[in-house]
Amino acid sequence: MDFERADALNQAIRLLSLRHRARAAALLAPLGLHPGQEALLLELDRTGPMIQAQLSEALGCEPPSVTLMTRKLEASGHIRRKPAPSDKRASIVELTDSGKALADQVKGLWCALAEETVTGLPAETVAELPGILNTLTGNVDTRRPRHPQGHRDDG
Amino acid sequence: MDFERADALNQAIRLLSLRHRARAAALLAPLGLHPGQEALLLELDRTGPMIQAQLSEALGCEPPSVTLMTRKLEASGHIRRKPAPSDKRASIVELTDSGKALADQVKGLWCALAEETVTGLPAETVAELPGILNTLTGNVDTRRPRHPQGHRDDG
DNA sequence: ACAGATTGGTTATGCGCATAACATTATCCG
DNA sequence: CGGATAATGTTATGCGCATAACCAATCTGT
Repeated sequence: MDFERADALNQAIRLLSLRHRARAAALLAPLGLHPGQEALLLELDRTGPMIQAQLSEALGCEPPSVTLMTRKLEASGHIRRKPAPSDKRASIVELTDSGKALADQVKGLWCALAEETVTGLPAETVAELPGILNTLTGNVDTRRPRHPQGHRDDG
Repeated sequence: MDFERADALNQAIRLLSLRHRARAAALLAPLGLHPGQEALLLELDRTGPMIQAQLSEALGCEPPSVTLMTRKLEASGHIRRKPAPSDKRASIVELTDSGKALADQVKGLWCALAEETVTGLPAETVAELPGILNTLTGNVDTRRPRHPQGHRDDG
């Protein structure tokens, strides 16, 4: 691929990251949340109590990041940690009542953000978008075992 | 939009950001660069010497971020700052020879990253991708003047 | 010409994310 | 059983990014 096209793509991804995150930050600020924290709340709301290692996997970020994020959300009273009964190393993380209420508010913002994000795109493109983005993500994901699809011989 | 679809989209954008950045970090590390710095080098390579305010605009990040990034790239010898002749406040930033050499190396990596990223997508989707992503970015961009399509009361 | 607003840049601080080094507990296996 | 290995989590540190507060220089209007 020539550099111009490559740069257009990489730059577009970088800018989308920055702007989408900034917009999320603006929406979440009134709730006292920073971008990234909402993902943790939504994951707990969706899946229920879980240990940090599972959170790390679900959120796609490293254990030390989870340690710090959970610490801050615990300090602000939205989540709670308790020792896992069958594993003295692990901490089970769960939403508090305030955390559940907050997650519900986040859901509303999330819908608004998604609608705002895809404004002006044809419906069929919108329908395909998550799949396309997930393909891109899978292609550069070094955490997950890359599924061996016919393609091979990658340096 | 229902929450599931909204979450799928927002989550997909978040994950793409994380993984694409992580992959970029892995590719740039051998050059001694951190993700984000390559954008600054490429912009200087493309446009030539410019002041920090222009860099801030081009990179889509805030002036304090530019201050810190330029300071580090200057410390590592890849860029140089000199006072602007006609404005005693401004600093003109330009690539050093080592910075130019580095930018060329980054171009190669950038092509490889873009190809890797779009692996498995049909060519026509790849062709549309930058446009689609830029539309998404524009939709959530609070920095740029939002083009006035219809009037509505923003609370 | 001068006061006020605007622009360019920096410092201080905080968050999300990363890696490296480490302690603790679980598990695997000879 | 016991020692090696793996898994869970934390601390330390560093970068990119943000906002808030601030200084210095430029521009504007009267």
